[in-house]
Amino acid sequence: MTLSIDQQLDILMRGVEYGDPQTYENMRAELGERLATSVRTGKPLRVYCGYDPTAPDLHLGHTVTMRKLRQFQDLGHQAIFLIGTYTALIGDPSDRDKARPRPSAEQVQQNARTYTEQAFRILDPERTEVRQNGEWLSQLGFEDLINLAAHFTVQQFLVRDNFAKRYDRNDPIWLHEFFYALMQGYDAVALEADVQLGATEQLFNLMAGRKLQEAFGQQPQIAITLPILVGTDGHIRMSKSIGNYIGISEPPETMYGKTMSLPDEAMPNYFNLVTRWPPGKIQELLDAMASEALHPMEAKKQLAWEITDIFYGAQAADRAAQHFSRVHQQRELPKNMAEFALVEPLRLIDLMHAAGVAPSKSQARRLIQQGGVRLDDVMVEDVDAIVEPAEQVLQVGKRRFVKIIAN
RNA sequence: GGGCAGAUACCCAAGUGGACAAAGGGGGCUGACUGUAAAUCAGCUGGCUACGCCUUCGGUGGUUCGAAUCCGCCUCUGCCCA
Repeated sequence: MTLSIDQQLDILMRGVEYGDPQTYENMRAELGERLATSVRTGKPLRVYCGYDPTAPDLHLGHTVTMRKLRQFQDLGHQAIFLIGTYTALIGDPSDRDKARPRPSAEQVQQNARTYTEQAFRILDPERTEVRQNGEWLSQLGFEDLINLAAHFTVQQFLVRDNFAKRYDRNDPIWLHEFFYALMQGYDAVALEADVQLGATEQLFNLMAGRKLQEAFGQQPQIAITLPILVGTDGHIRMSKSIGNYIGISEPPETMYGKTMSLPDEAMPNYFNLVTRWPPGKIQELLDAMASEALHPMEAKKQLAWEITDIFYGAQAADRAAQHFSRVHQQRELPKNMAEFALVEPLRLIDLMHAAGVAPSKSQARRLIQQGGVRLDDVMVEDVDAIVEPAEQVLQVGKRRFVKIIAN
């Protein structure tokens, strides 16, 4: 069964946003032509998206573009999972003023490894090429850089919203930040990409790729940008460094629980960007909630189940759902908890610190003072309490549990 | 290169010789309320061998009984001029 070009376009352009209807029309038309060429020549399109390995784990935010890559793959095209080893080394300056501690080359390589492993939880290995942009970016000389830079004006950069704001505020804008678009654009040249994916804020960089490809005598890539996934706070873009992320390698219970803790308003964003649901089903859910036929919590449970199912399968999703209703709704103990072996009596404060449920003993002390610590469901009131080595459950806050074992 | 203004805890931002572990806001955490959340309310938010002690206000060296606060040098940022 082969889909028509229009049917393919409907799938591939679903959810794509540019903030400008004309751009959408242009890109859709260009993609249509490119798909037609691909059919004619039998050559799959080369579709890439880049990810900077600044943290060890991929999170749901990364999967938005990865799922789009997967759609291209399912239609027979070649995905390129580009790891920004070179860009990561320089340190992503996009959130400005402090030279964030740059990861070492080893860290970057290690992150690149885990990225790759995790990537195949979404991508089809048969149609994926994994590349690192250090391959070509490290080879460029100063003259090459000048040639790349000569295609852009400073004004073009300064109209970008993020630069414009910082410029107005007199926040530093580092010269090398301008290189970012050049590097990313050159990736497209080096990969001879037909399509590049990115978040909407990346549009400028993707367009830089088009410009450079033309300069290098290539047909400019089609730029496909997808909305940004907000983090668990419901407002800010999901990011590891902000801490509002749901990692795709986190345990099912955590994945489910974190999803449930999303503010209701964030649900449509998630429905559209991280579920496999067809638009019809999403609309039904939204309508049902609007008419109060469906409780938002029930909708969110479906969302949490769906997300967990994507990464761990239905069984794990069921388990996570049970865990959630047990621990968070009925306030009972979880079925599985971390264990901590105790040999001799120990101050609770020291125990909490040692068991990793409090980052410092001072914090442990405060948690006790605030009534946030329970032993076998009895609130501890004595800051200097001693814990005897007997089997019991230590609970800190609502969701941290440790089973104490006598040893 | 010259002039001016800055650098404070996770972030923003007060403080300009002792009452400063450092106001206020954001964020985070705990508790109440809930639908798990959000919103709201209350508390907490450097560390420790803990009613006391130790470390922190860009770096360093001074002045002083005493410095985030004063002085010298250094590093970095912004603005104006060239």
